[in-house]
Amino acid sequence: MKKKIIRTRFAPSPTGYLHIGGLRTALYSYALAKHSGGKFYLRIDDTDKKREVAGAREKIFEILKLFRISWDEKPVVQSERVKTGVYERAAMSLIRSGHAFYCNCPPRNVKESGVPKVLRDPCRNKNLSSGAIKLMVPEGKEIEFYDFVMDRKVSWNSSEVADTILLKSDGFPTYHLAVVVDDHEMGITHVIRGVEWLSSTPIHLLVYDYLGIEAPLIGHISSILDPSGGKLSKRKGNVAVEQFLEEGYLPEAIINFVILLGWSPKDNRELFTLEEFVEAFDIKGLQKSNPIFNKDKLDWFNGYYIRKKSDGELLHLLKPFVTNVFDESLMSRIIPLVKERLTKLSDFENLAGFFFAFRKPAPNLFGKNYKLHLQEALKVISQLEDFNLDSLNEGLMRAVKMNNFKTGDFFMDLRVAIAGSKITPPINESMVILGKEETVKRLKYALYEI
RNA sequence: GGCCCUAUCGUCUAAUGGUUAGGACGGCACCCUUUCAAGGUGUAAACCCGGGUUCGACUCCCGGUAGGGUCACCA
Repeated sequence: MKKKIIRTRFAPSPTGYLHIGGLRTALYSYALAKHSGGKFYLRIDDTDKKREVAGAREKIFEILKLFRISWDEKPVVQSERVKTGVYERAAMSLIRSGHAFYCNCPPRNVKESGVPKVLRDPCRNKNLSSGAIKLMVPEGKEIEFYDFVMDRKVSWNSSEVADTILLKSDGFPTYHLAVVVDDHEMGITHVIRGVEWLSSTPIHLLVYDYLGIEAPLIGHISSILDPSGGKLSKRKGNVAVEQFLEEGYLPEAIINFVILLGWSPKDNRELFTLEEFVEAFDIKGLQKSNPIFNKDKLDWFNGYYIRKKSDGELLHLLKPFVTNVFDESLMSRIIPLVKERLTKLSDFENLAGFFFAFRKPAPNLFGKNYKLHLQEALKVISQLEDFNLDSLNEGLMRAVKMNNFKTGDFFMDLRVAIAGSKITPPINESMVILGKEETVKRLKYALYEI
């Protein structure tokens, strides 16, 4: 028995940046196909020229590539297919078979609230010969399909379904027509889409039926919710994948986090690369309820993946996040010190900025005996012939003991004087990197000029 | 509001009629430690409510409640 190869697609609209939820949909679709050696396609659903954003399409390609989600063949672009007349022909055939009609009503004003919903369009019986083409929805028909993600049947009575525009008067199809025509022509076997599409599924089912073509399996995945409630949206915070990248989140972390937002394996595993995810993917692991986007775990993943990076890789990754002159040898000495302290790459500046430029310590950060502490430290350091970690450790500790200082207090004052902060990488190591001259300079400043 | 979907710790989730309801993030405590981290150990923390079905329900059915979605010549 020859098993039908699985063919899925991701079909974003180039209306802005790639949404975190879009990435997740792409990931699940990709994994569904690739898990069994199937095909994954990309389609650009750009049938609304008014909402299209220049460059958005390329941006989407770029980000998918960055995440190593690769697609088979070249992307299908709907606006290009409009010229071939496929959509128009499909719409015309529905007119001919009596399942669609022309309508020349003015577009409804969405902003006008309280406009009663019109299920049955007045134009359906007017026999017009131009205008937009609408689906002629039958009365009292049960429409049912099996949702392969929710693993259940969902049904509607067609009397609840509105006559819906399929072909706009500008000749462009709406999503409802284009999705049916294209998924069919692309040979898509499984459609994974957000649950927000569930209520328009009966429209698509009707169109499939009237066009005489078989519908693919359709499955609706949960939508990601904002911690404050409602769908994750631009207004409420970060939703663009690109934005997370700019903030210093690693693709590995984003992908791992997103994979687990609504999917889990049976064995409770949490760490996944793309390949491991594809390998482990099982449609049964998809969650039906909507997850809340809680950044805590993303932060943890990010720190984890940063720690897993080699120093060399980090050197490369950190480059865009360093505003000072990028000194490779200096950087490679700093990186081991900050590596396990970074949650995001963008934390680097705050944590290690004092290596590049002196940060004046706020006087209130110092302890009671700071002058004493710094004096002794300065004495030890300036006498040090060989300024290295061992000699520094040894000399400073001896001073602590001889003067009966409290170790923590002593080093805290040193820390503040050198880095201008109570939170720093290991301070002796840091001073070695800064060098004797700079260290002495900073100690003197704290001692005499504050 | 009509229609549709969903419901396990704070969050992401495991469990597919019989478990001390498991894991992860976060929290807390302790260890390590010259700060902060990282690491280690431990700990608190959940089956939305009400009816059924069943010898037995987190698991199945019904109702309620709550959350979400959708009702454009947008996708």
